[in-house]
Amino acid sequence: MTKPAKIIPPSVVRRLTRYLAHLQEVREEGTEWVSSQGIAETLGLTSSTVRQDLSHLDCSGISKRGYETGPLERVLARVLGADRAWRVVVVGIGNLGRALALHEEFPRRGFEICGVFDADPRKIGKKVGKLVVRSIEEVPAVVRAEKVDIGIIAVPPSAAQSVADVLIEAGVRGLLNLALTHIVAPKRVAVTNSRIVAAAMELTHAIKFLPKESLPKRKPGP
Amino acid sequence: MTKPAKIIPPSVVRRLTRYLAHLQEVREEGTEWVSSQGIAETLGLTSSTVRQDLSHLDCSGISKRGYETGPLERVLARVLGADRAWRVVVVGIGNLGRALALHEEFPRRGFEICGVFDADPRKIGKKVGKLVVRSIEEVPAVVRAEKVDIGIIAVPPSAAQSVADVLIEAGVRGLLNLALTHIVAPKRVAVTNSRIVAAAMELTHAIKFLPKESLPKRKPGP
DNA sequence: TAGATTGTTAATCGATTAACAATC
DNA sequence: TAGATTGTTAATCGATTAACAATC
Repeated sequence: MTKPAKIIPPSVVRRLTRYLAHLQEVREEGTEWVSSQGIAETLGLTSSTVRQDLSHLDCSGISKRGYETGPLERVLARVLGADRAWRVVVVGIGNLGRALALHEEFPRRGFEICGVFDADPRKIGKKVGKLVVRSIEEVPAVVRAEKVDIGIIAVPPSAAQSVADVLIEAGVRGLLNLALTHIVAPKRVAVTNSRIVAAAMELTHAIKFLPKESLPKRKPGP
Repeated sequence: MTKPAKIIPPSVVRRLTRYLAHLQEVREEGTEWVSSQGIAETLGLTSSTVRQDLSHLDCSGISKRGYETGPLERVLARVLGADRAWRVVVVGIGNLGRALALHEEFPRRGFEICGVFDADPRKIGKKVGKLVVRSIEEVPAVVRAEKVDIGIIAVPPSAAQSVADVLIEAGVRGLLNLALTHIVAPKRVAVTNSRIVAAAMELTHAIKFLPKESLPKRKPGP
């Protein structure tokens, strides 16, 4: 519907990431058109929500056919920043940090891991994939030299804010926080959180309050 | 404010996990009382939101002093299901699945990993911590024998739904989905998503639309 | 007591859904 | 053409914030 880039609400952005993933999937299968109804059904939404969301984008559908997958994917990729490479460092090489530094999905989606850091001297010098773990003290130099855009914070909660401060001071523009702690950053630095343990706790809450176990099915008596 | 357990909105549950983490932190430092204002400040919220959220809980504060950290932590733990152990299996032992199976934070918070599975024959038989990777075909037997509550889905998107179906059929009560795909489950099974790559894309979007780089500070001229 | 902080109600704000004219 | 689907407006729903009496 051809609207110029304006602020998109976070609730919408969250769904846009899912639309992009969906588009990439169906496009690989050769699908050329999708409808708001089709997207909604596979993603568990209403078609109204999908059309509202897409109306934030510079794209238009066609009555009776829907949206062309190619252009829609490109528009989504552009607005989400998935149309270019991003330079990333990972700070904190525990199990989680290591996994992220090695996660194949990141390079596939344009995130280039170009440095891994830890505070623990026993880890410094060890290899993670092709990268060597360096001291956190080297973060500023590397961020500047390698023009790093994003810092991933995978340290324990107690260290998260101080690591964030180092990354911010060094000049990153965004932080992906995996620690279960709130991080304070100036407005010029974007922060998103992805807390797996918190998600697990949301799940256990949901399980406790699940609708009563539906009774084992029985044919209703005559 | 002593309200009996009722349905708590998801937006509130998400914050409750943060309150619990915060409470545990400050309690370790010996703090015995917190105020809604105090919580709000350290978590980047308003005190009004905090009080509204806590009003869903069976707890009460005291004018002028706030909330006692001990009881509040216990109530939060109970409502979030953090007051008991949960049996968990991880399906998909790529980098991410492996990291989660080894993540120290899980056992510390009551999640007992009691099985790890993969479809790749080359991975089957390998060890992950103390556990041996088994074939996905063994999932139903293990889930039943070990009374598994929760399945963590760490497989590629294309396999996510079929793994979910196996877990559901085997009788898990909750799924933690790490795949970038929507998962369909019956109402009796809870699902939460934690998609790190999606969070990274939200971040790159935010970076692109960051408020204009504030100009280097200068004293305003006379 | 005076002042701070709760619990709760009412007001605002934002997000989702419904509805429908426009259109291919 | 008839029917399906968009784009958009209006209605509903839910979440956040403001305000304030109650109270310790």
